[in-house]
Amino acid sequence: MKAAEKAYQELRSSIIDGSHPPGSRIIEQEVAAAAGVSRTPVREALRRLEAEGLLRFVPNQGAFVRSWNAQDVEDIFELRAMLEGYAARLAARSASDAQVAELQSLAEQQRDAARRRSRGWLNRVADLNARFHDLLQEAAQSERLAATLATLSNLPLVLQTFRDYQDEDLERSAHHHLELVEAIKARDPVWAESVMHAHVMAARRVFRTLHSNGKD
Amino acid sequence: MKAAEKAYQELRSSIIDGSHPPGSRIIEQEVAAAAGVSRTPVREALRRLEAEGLLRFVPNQGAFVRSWNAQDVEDIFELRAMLEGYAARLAARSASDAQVAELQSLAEQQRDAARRRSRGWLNRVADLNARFHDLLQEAAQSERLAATLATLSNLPLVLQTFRDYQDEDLERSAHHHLELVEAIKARDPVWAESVMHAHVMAARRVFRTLHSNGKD
DNA sequence: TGACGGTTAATTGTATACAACCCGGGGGGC
DNA sequence: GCCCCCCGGGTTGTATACAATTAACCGTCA
Repeated sequence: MKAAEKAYQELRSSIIDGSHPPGSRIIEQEVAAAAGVSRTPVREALRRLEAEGLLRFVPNQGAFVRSWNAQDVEDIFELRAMLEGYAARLAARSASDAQVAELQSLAEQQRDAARRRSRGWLNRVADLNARFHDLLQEAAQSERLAATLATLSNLPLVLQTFRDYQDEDLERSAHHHLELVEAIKARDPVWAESVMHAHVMAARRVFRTLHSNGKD
Repeated sequence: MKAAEKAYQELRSSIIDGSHPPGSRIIEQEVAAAAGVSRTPVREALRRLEAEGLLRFVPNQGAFVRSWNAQDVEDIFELRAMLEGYAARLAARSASDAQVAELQSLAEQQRDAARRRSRGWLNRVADLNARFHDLLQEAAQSERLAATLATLSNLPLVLQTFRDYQDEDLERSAHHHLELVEAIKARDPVWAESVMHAHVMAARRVFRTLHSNGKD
């Protein structure tokens, strides 16, 4: 793997897993040492992460892990609802039969994993969920859309919310995915978009109730 | 100005004005020489432009000016319609009185400039249009939204379409802006969003008719 | 004691040097 | 004559050295 890519991956995952909490400062030298590369590729990785909205640059002070307020959270979910909805719309038009089958398989696996609750089920469900959304974006066949969505869907905010789902939330999520597959099978763009919109709005609701009576 | 910023500005404008046509390769050394800086800040500028969707990187081959197909164009307008619509929605909620007044002023100036056709009116209209959209985004008060929209609104595609507007298109554009101001004054988010959506859809129509019976 | 200023250490920003890699041209083999 | 391989120029990718800027510490003075 290229040095810049390595630095990017390492820093990114350490932001997402919380090793670098929001607001904390990123020292180029430390990242470089951790990844075993020089500062040059690290700086490129930092710029990429800035573009993705994970970092914030202050001139002559470097990079800080981006934090979000209530408005940011609202925006992120609102934008995701629109963009993932659009992705679903496109997928309903142009997904291949193989992709539809794969989507159905992922949705069914997710439903079963959430029901069975065998060891490590939570990580498994989160992984299946991520793969479902990724595959849907791929089926939408829009580089521009994928690039835009990447900056909204790969946030700690989004990736970790899953861990706080209640039983009914998990069930609803699985149902949404299954319904989406049906809508795509039926080649019904409007139906697909509507389901996806509801899917994200439901996720926003979970997040809101979690963070309204709590910290910050 | 910082070297990286300088390189970014120079390269960016030379892409937008067509000096570097779509598909052409960008040589780091040339950009560095043109901007009077070294290759290091140039590489950062290239990464930024990649994140904004103006460039495409091929490993070990460097950067190429991004080109678009019909699907890309559709996506860009579709995404802009959704996102700028959302911006209008937010602006209707939280624009200050001063911002509303400024928006109105800009819209009226644009209308008058398009009517009078005094010297340099086209550039003037394009500038007023850009300032209107920028101010609207500012009034929306969403960093995340602004960042996402920046990668969609600052494309050659969008910025140059204006030059091809017919009289009726220019008039409609000015009317949309004036109506938007009314909707925001009335603090009516749904109205504002609808008008903006129509505004972008109208722009898409102009672009479609221009490029359907022509090149690529 | 508290505020101000200078000095220094740490960090970012930039330039330069070097290594890795790609691509095209020329020569040799079949 | 055609194909393959090797090599050299050019470009990207990375490391290191140096300049510019910041922030903090410490001492001095009111």
